[in-house]
Amino acid sequence: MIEAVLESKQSRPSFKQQMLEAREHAIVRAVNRLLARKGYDAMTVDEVAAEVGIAKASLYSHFQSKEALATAAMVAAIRSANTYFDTLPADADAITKIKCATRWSMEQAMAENMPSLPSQNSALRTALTTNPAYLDALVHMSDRMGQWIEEAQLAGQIDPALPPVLVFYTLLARACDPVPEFLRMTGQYTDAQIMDFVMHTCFAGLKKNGP
Amino acid sequence: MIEAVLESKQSRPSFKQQMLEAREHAIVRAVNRLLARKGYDAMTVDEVAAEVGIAKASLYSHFQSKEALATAAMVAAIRSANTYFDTLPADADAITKIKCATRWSMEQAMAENMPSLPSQNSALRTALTTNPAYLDALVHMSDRMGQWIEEAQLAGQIDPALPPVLVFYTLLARACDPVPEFLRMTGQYTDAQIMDFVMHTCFAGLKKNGP
DNA sequence: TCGCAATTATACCAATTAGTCTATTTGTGT
DNA sequence: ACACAAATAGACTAATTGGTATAATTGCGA
Repeated sequence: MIEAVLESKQSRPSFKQQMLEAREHAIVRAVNRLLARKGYDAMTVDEVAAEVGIAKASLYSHFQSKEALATAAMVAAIRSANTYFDTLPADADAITKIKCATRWSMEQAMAENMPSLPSQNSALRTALTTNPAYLDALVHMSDRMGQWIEEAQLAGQIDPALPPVLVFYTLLARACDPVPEFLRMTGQYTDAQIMDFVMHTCFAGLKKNGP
Repeated sequence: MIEAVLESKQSRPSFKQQMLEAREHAIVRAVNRLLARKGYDAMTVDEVAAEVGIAKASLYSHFQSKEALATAAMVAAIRSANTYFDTLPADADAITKIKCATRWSMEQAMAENMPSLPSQNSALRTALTTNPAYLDALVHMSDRMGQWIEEAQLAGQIDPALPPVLVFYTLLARACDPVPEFLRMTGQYTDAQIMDFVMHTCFAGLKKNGP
């Protein structure tokens, strides 16, 4: 009896909390989808509400602005990348981990789970670069990738003559590469083939390798 | 006397025509600059007028809509690419011509002369795909590049195992690659170095080549 | 100087959209 | 059944912006 009361008193807020978090998660996923599909400017808040299936007023009880919505989506995307990186076996080859990470981010982009940030929208850009959670997740990812890159260069798996920052940006850019979308439009290749192609051009380039 | 009159009667419209063309050229260049800097959605027509230094009404006497402005900029960009391609010596190596063309387009992008088309803005996209001048210029460029690509593959300068369309899109994507901008922000490299880097990763990939 | 055409500044309209507010409904615990 | 909190639909505001209309100004040829 007492336990039941206590439990109800304790679990009610926790239950509500869970509801809130689930809802926020659904919102972020919808924003990611729309952001991937249309970009920040073309995405309207009404669309987001419709996509989630809740009222616009409810959206604004979770996030205080459209910018906050997009920021949350970006943070979630980078966090999920870090979470994926954590699942890679620590003793694997650096180049293997790098390739897995690159392929994963391309898969996410193809599944419309990757918000491609606008090239130079100052409002959103500054919102992001002043957001501690975003910066923290970004630094975390960058550190981890930088480590792998230097390992791979030492092992001769990535060209040691290339500045690590060039390698990092080149890999990062695969997540917003227009080539997969273009290839998809031709209708000639499966998504798996397309990703193999882009992975190949990324690591081996266009020129003929080998003998 | 008669000649003078005739000349004046003939040259007046031609002179006006020249003025019109010069103005249109200035408009297109301004649009290209703004399109490269901010993208289609973030660019406002008032900004374009201010950038050109003319009244908005005058803009609309040249182009009937914002879409038409952007379309003209895209057409001009592709045309100028074709014009550049025409200057390459016909007897040069296919791979040399391809590399020159790729580097040129990257230079244009870095100089903000290359409007990077929006990922999926349906309005502009459909305006472009129904514009004969745009499609014509695009097909012209695509044909020329396709020819070079196949030549380079036959000569073993580009991996013959890669579908030509993949090679084409991969090269085309260099014109809207975010990597140069990212590298520029680090402030560690000159533009020439940056372009050498990206050219290298494009053709030779990230992996260590050679022995 | 006059007259005409082009250009400009500026006000304006209509549509879109971020964000707010309110009245109503829904659901949940007692 | 009742009360209360949460959520909703939808109207509304304010700002932006594409596009138009107008009246004044400029420039140029005769």
